[in-house]
Amino acid sequence: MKPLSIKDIAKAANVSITTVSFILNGKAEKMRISQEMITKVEKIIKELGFRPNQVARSLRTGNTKTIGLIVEDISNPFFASIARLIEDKAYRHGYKIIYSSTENNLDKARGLIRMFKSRQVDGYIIAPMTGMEEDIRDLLKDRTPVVVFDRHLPGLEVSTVLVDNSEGTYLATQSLIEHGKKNIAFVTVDVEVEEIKDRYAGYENALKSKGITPDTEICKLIPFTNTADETTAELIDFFTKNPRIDAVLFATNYLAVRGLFCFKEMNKQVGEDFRVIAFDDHDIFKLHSPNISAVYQPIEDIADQVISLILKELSVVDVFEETEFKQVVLSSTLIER
Amino acid sequence: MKPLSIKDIAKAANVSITTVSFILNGKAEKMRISQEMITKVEKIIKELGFRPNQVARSLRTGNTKTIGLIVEDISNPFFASIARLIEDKAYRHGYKIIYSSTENNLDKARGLIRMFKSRQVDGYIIAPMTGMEEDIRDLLKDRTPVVVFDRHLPGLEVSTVLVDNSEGTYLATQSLIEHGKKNIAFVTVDVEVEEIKDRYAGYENALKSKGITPDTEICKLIPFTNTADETTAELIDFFTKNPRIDAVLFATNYLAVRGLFCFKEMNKQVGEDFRVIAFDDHDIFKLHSPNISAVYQPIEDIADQVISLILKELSVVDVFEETEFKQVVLSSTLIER
DNA sequence: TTGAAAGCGCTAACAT
DNA sequence: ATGTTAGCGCTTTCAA
Repeated sequence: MKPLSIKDIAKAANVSITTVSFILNGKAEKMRISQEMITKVEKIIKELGFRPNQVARSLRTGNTKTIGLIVEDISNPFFASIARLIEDKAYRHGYKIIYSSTENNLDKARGLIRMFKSRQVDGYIIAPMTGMEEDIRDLLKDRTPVVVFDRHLPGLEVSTVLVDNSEGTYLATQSLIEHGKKNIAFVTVDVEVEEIKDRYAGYENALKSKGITPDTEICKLIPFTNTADETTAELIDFFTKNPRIDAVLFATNYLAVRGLFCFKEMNKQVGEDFRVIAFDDHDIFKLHSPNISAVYQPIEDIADQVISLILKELSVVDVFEETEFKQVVLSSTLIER
Repeated sequence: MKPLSIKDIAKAANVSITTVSFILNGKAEKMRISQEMITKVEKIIKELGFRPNQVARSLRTGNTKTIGLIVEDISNPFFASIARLIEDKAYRHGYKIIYSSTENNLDKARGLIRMFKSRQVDGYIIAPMTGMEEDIRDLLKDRTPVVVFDRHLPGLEVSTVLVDNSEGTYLATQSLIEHGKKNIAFVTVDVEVEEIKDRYAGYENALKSKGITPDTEICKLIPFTNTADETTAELIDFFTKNPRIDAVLFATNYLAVRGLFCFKEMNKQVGEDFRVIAFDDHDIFKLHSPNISAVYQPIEDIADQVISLILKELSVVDVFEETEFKQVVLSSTLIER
């Protein structure tokens, strides 16, 4: 039960494999193969259910029609949604996605790039982490299309899709101040990436613009490696020790979820007296009583931009054409609830 | 800047490509290649950073070390979590995952199998839908490893990992009855698959065992194709028209989430007087006030079983050995909150 | 103990 | 307008 090959089709149609190959690749016209021959061969292909071996094709042509997707954790709703949209759009252009989660582990991330490279993926979509600069630069040096999103690596010239992180936290902080809040806490994660720093910057700038001095005491840094329970415990400790806090801005949605667990356990009422805003939206926030406001990242736009950038780079035929890197910054918006 | 090939290594080491190949594949010992040669070649490989071209290797050996994962929607938290765990475990065994979402579209699903086939994936992990029976049977006929999970197709002999759906809804319904509920509604989706039917069966059986006659009037079928808003609207209508309902069992977690939105909008207090249980857990249920009980599906167990089944089938060397299909049914448990 | 060479299935330059 | 054939990078049989 060996699968059919192009040879079998050629034999069945009494033509050479070249003819079959041309027809398969839509080059029949250009090669002026007769219409009746085309029809005949196509009929046989359909009847026998022949599908060309993509691996052989890849070896020959050098492209695999595969895009490698590297994110921190594919089960994170933000990445899962993006993955879904990217998959969908890539699929329509004949590309498949191979994904992998870095677990925020640099060694694993770099290993993934090498592994994808040995599998000859045509392009990379990466939510990068600090330390991957050199690896990405190597890819670019080989003229491999790379699009980076969600995070930005300073000094790395590559096509990038980001949301304006500082804008989001600026708006959120401003809104809290306008609600009369005086002691606005900022809960963030200890990952050293620009986006997280930017989120802090937006918070800080909004405070300063209103003449408030940022108070590091009510700025809480949560280790990325924490388990959910550890985070909840740390937050309980933090809010217990700082009862003057009258509003919180969480730098990520999963931290905000932990925060809500924490307030629940503390019997701390969220509401007008104690406002909470999360960065990145989540169904939970809409359902929570009272509603939790959130900074919304335009997921569909992000996916759209990412995929159209990568497809554009993938379609560049002229290898000598200088690729220009495109930076896309999307607005985040504050959803007041 | 052409990537290195095994030829370059052979040249650099002044040996034949055969020798390099044997060393690369750990067959050096068996071939009694001298230790110093091995060390020397390995050193060169490392120095030059050579990585064998996996595509060429695949063409030659016939296996791609790739597993195709087909689910309804990779962004659904249930599938996203499974995808993450499967990816992780597959990775440790040298396998990569290519995924695709069927969107519950039969044509797309069948197309995906064909596409994966042309990409020579070594095995398939599928959360199937009705109509795929023949395609899966074709794969099995070609002795391709397939593991099916989450859903079961009657009459299809294939390794399967399921949770005991009827057990979950039986336990949930029983618990509601024990809380004195008399009019227990069942909200489900109109997808014609065994698992969904089983969930209804568990509900029905629990009622009957307590001498209650199931009342179709308070059993609500929601179209799968509904948007979130449409579902919420239908639910509001349903609960408004049936005020006697004193408890609800939702057949899926996303329906339960819609239900919570609906109750919120209706200002209907969930609690002792109106109990809600969801099938499949979700962070939202833990955070909701009051807490929502849920039937928990052991995600990690599912992923474990799926991956160990597929790896076992993948490792079967003797093609003539009759494969035996293994059916794994995992218990679901009721988490009372 | 190592090397030469066939061949996996396909594409495309070249030949006819 | 269609056929012949080299070769993509690798594994593996067979020969030396």
